[in-house]
Amino acid sequence: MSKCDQCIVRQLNAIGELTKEELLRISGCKSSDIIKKGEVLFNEGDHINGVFCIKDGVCKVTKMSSNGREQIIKLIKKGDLLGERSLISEEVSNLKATAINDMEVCFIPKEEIIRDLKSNTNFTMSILKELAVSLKEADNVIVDMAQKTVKQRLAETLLHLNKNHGSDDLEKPLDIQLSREDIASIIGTATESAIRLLSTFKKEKLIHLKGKEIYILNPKKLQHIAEGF
Amino acid sequence: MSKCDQCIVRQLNAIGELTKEELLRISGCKSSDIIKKGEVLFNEGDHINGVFCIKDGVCKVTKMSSNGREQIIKLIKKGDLLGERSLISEEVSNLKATAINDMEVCFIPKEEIIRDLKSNTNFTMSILKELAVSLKEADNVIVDMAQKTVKQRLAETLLHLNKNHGSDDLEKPLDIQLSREDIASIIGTATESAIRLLSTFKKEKLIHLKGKEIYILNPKKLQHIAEGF
DNA sequence: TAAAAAATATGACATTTATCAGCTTTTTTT
DNA sequence: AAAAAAAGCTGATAAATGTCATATTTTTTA
Repeated sequence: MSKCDQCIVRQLNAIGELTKEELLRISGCKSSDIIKKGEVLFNEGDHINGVFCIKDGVCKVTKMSSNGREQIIKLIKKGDLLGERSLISEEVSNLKATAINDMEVCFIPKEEIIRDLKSNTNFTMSILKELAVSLKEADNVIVDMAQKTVKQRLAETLLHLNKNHGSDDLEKPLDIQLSREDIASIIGTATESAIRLLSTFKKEKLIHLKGKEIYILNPKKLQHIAEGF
Repeated sequence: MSKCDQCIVRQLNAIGELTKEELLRISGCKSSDIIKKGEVLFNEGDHINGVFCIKDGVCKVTKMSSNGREQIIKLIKKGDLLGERSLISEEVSNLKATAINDMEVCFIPKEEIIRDLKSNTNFTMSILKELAVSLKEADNVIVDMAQKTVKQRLAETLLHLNKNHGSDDLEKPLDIQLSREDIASIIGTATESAIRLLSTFKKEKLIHLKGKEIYILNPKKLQHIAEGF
């Protein structure tokens, strides 16, 4: 069993606020898992009973609408925590999480997190701050969904992916492979519409497509489009 | 200056978790204000430097999109706290708050809240829970905005208003008066589209309109529409 | 109270987006 | 490697929604 106090990922989230002793305790009770691409970490309505700490890989967090279509709410990557919200509000999960590629995750049981939340103020404040940031981001998504066109949202999404999953090298593709259906599900449109607009962007040399690989060629122009020009 | 420990509103939010001593201290440093309809509590980009506790009235919390249109993110009413998110993430406000009708609010300075957050675990956990609930609600809004039609969203919004601002008496109108523009800004559509759909709902006897007063006549059917039928 | 301004309402039309159908390419299975 | 399945792509068309123009009603101001 790997030790949390030697894990680099810890520095990327609230776990980094735990003391050496607390980390040692967590190390002893956490489990490590390999999740294969396409596997489901948890479903809507599941009792999660703990928090996932993502060591590697990406998963999509989705919610089914009453129309029967899945909406991707966000992408979770290395260093992120997953499941804190449900744990805190003591409810079953309102979301579903599915691996986009092979993942390495640790799972920390609920009681251990609660224990530290009650005793370690720095940890609690850090979790609080993470939720506050998530809430701000959610507000931004609401405005975009409500006010922007599909084209604007696609441009926005591509920039977002470039920021969070892009390599430093402009010659390299995004470090995440999404299906066209996934992309459509992020921007909230029909798969065909997403494909059509990707083709348009490609023709306009804003991006380059090679199968599922996406190269961001002109982020400046994409930004311009995202803002409504 | 009114005393927090005698305020009923306190029971409706995290302030209720404060001890008698803490409440007494807060009473001494808070300010009470009357905000007239249409007045702005704070703007996007403002340093709020504290938390508003809503004693009475309703305000809309909005964000301007890059397209230049304001989107209503949520409505805040009696008993709600306002401004905690920005306080926690130590940022300027990402949102603007405007009174929908005359309001009575208390303002508690940042330092006092931070002090209690650091010393009173129950208070912190309660704030944490409030943020967690807000985040879940935001996720729901994202899915609705992304996947539902304007008609579905209007039905949803009317039910939401009925739940949060409806009187028990079915014969009475909603206890909140929004302009058509505000309604459009909640569901994320053009004012004309909102007006048109309201007229349709009226013709179908789902609602009754009398100026700005809205009577919800058939919540069951509205629910049906909201779900896509 | 009259005049002006703002909000509400509706029609005509343009634009955006979804849906359906059919085809091609890629991936998976046998 | 061949067959089957899934994913990707494109065109045609329908449906939803936005925009503009204009009339009416309500509210505010003078």
